Amino acid sequence: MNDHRRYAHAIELLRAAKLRPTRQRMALARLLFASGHRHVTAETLHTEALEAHVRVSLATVYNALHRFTATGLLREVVVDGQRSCFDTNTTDHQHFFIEEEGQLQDIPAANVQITGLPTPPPGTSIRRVDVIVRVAKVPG
Amino acid sequence: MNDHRRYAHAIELLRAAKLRPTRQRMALARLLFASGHRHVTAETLHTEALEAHVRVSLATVYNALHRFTATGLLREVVVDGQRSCFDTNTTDHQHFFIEEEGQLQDIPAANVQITGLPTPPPGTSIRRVDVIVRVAKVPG
DNA sequence: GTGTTTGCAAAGTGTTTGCAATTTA
DNA sequence: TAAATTGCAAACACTTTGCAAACAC
Repeated sequence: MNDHRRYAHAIELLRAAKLRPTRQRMALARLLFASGHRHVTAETLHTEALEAHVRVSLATVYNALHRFTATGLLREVVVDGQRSCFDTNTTDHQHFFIEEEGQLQDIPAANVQITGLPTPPPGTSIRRVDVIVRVAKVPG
Repeated sequence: MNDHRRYAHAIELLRAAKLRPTRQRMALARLLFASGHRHVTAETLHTEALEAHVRVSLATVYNALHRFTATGLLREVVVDGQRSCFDTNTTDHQHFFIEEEGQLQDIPAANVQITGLPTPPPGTSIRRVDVIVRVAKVPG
């Protein structure tokens, strides 16, 4: 994706989400949605922005990640209690989590079938089923 | 379970885990493993201990929870980025998570079948598959 | 006695917040 | 110009750590 397309794509996403296309949000959206799907934390995205010479505060990165999540541009993935992880793939899918690296990898939902779930507790309904396949590196 | 059995059970668990049965660990083990399975956070267990007139510091509760987890007496469940949750049920099973309450509920593994998982990333092997069924309260 | 565990208070980590200054529509 | 957004620094919630005193074996 070239610069112009990236820009057009970013502004379109922000418009659709009814978020003002500020310089900071545009830059973050371009980093996030340039190509392919990504998993980021506030810290990694902030670092990436600074490396791309985008002046943006960490607080604004947090703010943007939450707004993007609230408007469906991102999805939050809970894998460890330490840091929040955000995924640009908002479609139904699951994750591998490589413990040593703290790295996520998507598993297409099409592959995975979950059967035999009991009915949810009385007075509740299922909002989402999260599957985290925790993997560890093996010698060799 | 009566007091004597609770005591015997706790000391047996600690011995098996090769942890010294200190007053604090004994008290926490009795609270945790008295009957049925439980989900606790450091905070809830600490509060419970104080209510039972057991003098124990929060730091020691954290310490105990981690030692218990490392020795297989407990299992950690990652459901939200805020706090660590520990489960006395260390057998293979899954969870309902009631979002409004932050409450966990076990799903027996026997029920649940997961099929179609792709092979794990090269050089890794599956350590565990965590399923969190996130449910929300519905009106009525 | 020797090594382990505890408790405290301090430090640490990741995240949120209050608010004045800036930017967007 | 009215409303939204930013950046900073302070506050926050949860967790870990350093270390002297207490404890278990």
